[in-house]
Amino acid sequence: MAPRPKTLPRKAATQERSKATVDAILGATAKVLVKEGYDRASTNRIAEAAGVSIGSLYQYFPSKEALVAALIERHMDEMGAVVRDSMARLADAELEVATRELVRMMIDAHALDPKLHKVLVEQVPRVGRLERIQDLEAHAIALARAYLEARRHELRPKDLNLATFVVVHVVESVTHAAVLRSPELLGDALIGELADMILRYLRRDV
Amino acid sequence: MAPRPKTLPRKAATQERSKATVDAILGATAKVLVKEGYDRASTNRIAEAAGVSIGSLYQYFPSKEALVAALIERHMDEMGAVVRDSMARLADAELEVATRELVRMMIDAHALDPKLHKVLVEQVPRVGRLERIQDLEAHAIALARAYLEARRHELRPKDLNLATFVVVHVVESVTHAAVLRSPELLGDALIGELADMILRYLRRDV
Amino acid sequence: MAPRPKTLPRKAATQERSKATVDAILGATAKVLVKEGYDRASTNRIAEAAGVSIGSLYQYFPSKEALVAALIERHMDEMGAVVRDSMARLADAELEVATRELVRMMIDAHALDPKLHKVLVEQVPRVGRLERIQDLEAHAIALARAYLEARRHELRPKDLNLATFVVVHVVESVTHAAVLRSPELLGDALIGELADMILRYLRRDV
Amino acid sequence: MAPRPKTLPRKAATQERSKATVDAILGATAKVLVKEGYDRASTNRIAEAAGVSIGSLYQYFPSKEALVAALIERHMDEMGAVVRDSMARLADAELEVATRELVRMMIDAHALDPKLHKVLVEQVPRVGRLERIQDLEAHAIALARAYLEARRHELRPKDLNLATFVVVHVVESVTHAAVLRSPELLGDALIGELADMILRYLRRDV
DNA sequence: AATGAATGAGAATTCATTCAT
DNA sequence: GATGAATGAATTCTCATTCAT
Repeated sequence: MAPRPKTLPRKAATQERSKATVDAILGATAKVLVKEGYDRASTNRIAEAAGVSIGSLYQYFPSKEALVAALIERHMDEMGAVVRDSMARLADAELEVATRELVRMMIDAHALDPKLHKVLVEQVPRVGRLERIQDLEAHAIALARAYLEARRHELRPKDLNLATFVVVHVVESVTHAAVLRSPELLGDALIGELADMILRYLRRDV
Repeated sequence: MAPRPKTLPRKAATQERSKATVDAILGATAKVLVKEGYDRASTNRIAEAAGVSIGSLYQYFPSKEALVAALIERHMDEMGAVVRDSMARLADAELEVATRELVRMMIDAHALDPKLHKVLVEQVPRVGRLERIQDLEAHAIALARAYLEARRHELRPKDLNLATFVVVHVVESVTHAAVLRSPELLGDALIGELADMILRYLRRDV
Repeated sequence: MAPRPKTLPRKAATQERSKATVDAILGATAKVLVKEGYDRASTNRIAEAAGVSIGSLYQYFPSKEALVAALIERHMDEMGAVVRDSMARLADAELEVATRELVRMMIDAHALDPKLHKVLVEQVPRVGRLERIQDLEAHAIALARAYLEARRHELRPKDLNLATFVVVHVVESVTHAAVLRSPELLGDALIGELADMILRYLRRDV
Repeated sequence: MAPRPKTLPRKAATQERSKATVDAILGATAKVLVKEGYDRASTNRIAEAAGVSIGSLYQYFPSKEALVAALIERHMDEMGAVVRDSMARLADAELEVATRELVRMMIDAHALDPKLHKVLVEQVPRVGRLERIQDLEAHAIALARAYLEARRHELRPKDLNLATFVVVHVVESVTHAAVLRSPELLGDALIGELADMILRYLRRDV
């Protein structure tokens, strides 16, 4: 129906404008979610916070669920980037260094936007395609598993699957709990204790 | 005041009727919460599932929040009973035994009604007096702290506060994650690994 | 079914007890109505305030409307008594005395329970048999009319029907307004002005 | 902000549509209030009578109270216009003319929509910002007070504050009573009697 | 594409009234 | 007669979503 814009720049401009709108909407979603909680975060409120009409919001996201899913996607991509970066850098590091960095990295990842993380994890219904969280975890486990495999000779545990699960979940769970509930504990002392624990668990007895 | 009925049976009957209604409502709340999720769990649906009129529900619980709070209270009482029983029994046990039992107990506690636990923890907004979860945790930490204090001479970590936090959260967090997300991992192997990890962390080097 | 009480005293006692219950309920109705307003005055709240079960309330009053109607009846009886007493005493009084007393009496009548009067007049829906207020007014008009008729030779207005309407409503309306909205104005000054006005209106010019 | 539509017609159309909806809702509110009384006037019934969805009603009026308040505002604006117009015209009129016109005007003002006026005055709870009625009265009293002050030399009463209160309330109260309860009495005869009464009260004896 | 007015199903909650005990 | 648990229709209000302009 409507003729396409004739100039390439214009098109690009339009695309950029779309991108800006999408970003504004996602940003507003995060803001409202954190400020009001999931239940009080209505699409109308989000549209208003984004400075966009409710009609435009639905132009870009066909439902509230899609909107929240996109936000989760974005948040998980950001956390995932931190995780992948760190793991890539540590692939050749020595066990002790790698362990300490793993713990620190997990804290960093959770610290990206802890309030949003909390709402996403605690309040958003786990329905539809909102399962990205699991994916990230699976990925991290796979990477950790490969790392441990390569150093099997240094390690005490026989069942590396189980050991990996335990290590990754210990770090993830405790970090998660600390970030959400006792942020005052975050610091080098906690990192040290967790790393100690893991190293003592992993290292072959001498 | 209104005169009390004179016969015990009659009074008991009345009380029992009320109690049965309250139990039916709480039971239905748990059921609907698990089946439909927090958002879709309307008070009308709950009343219907309880085989009770919506009016009766509001006779006993002045708001939806109060209803969920009561359910949390009940659930936490049940978990708390498991925790307290076990901890009392372990107060004099040797470190290794106590550790293994701690892990097993935590799994048992989470296994009481894992699906309900999951909904309660993941979806229910943390408002009002829904903070019972923290209380339970604080209580467990205090007990564990006292236990470790009594055995300080056997232990390696200097800062017992931090060590207690780490131990309790490792057990709680990993158990939680396993129960909710990877129930197939639950078993003696996991208990063994966790206990090993903790013991290696706690024990003074020989 | 149930055998009637055999002794007369007992029956009387019962009747008295009934009367006390009815009074308690009506008193509680007035209290709750004044405190909470008509809309928030639920039958359950009233029963509770009366120290009586909701079932008992419905034993004596078949509906909320009947309950409020009975309260209006009682209140109007009280106001009516004041009006009738005064009017009987004034039947033979001289015009000036009668006028001043009429004004004072009307203020007294409204002052019996001004807050209840206000709620009854301003908030209670005028449905069913709640029309007692009109009756009282009609009665007062008839008495006043008769009084003026007997003194027609002293009076200026020709149409005594109209004159009576005006006089009674002037007194009633201004009193009502003053009691409900400007109680600080009530006093001898106001009485004097109103009486002056009426006397100047009624008296034949000399 | 969102860019404004460029054509005036389009913009006007949008505004008109909103305005029409608001008007329809207020009109329906008046209608339902008169027909059903305050208690039975539910927001759903009003929306239906307005031919508008309940959602639209709440888009414009955030609560039932706000809705009724807006209707009161509208009604009082209409009455206020009548009062102000008339009083402005009478500012320089002679006492007798002014008095007769005051009475006639008050009847006109009450006759604008007597049934609505009755419901608003008799049934609507006096809460929130529904106090416009008092304002109107205060305004009228101030105007009347100024008028009497300017003619003080013609007048008998010493205390003009009290005299103004009495005059305004006599007119207002009797008019109110006549319009609501005895509309058949409204007419030149009543106006004449009231004006006579007031003039005899106000005029200095000759 | 954008706008925002309109929609209406559905949610929480209240309250007059009934009735088994 | 008294009790108070139970009832459920009705009410206020929210919010995801649609669609005419």
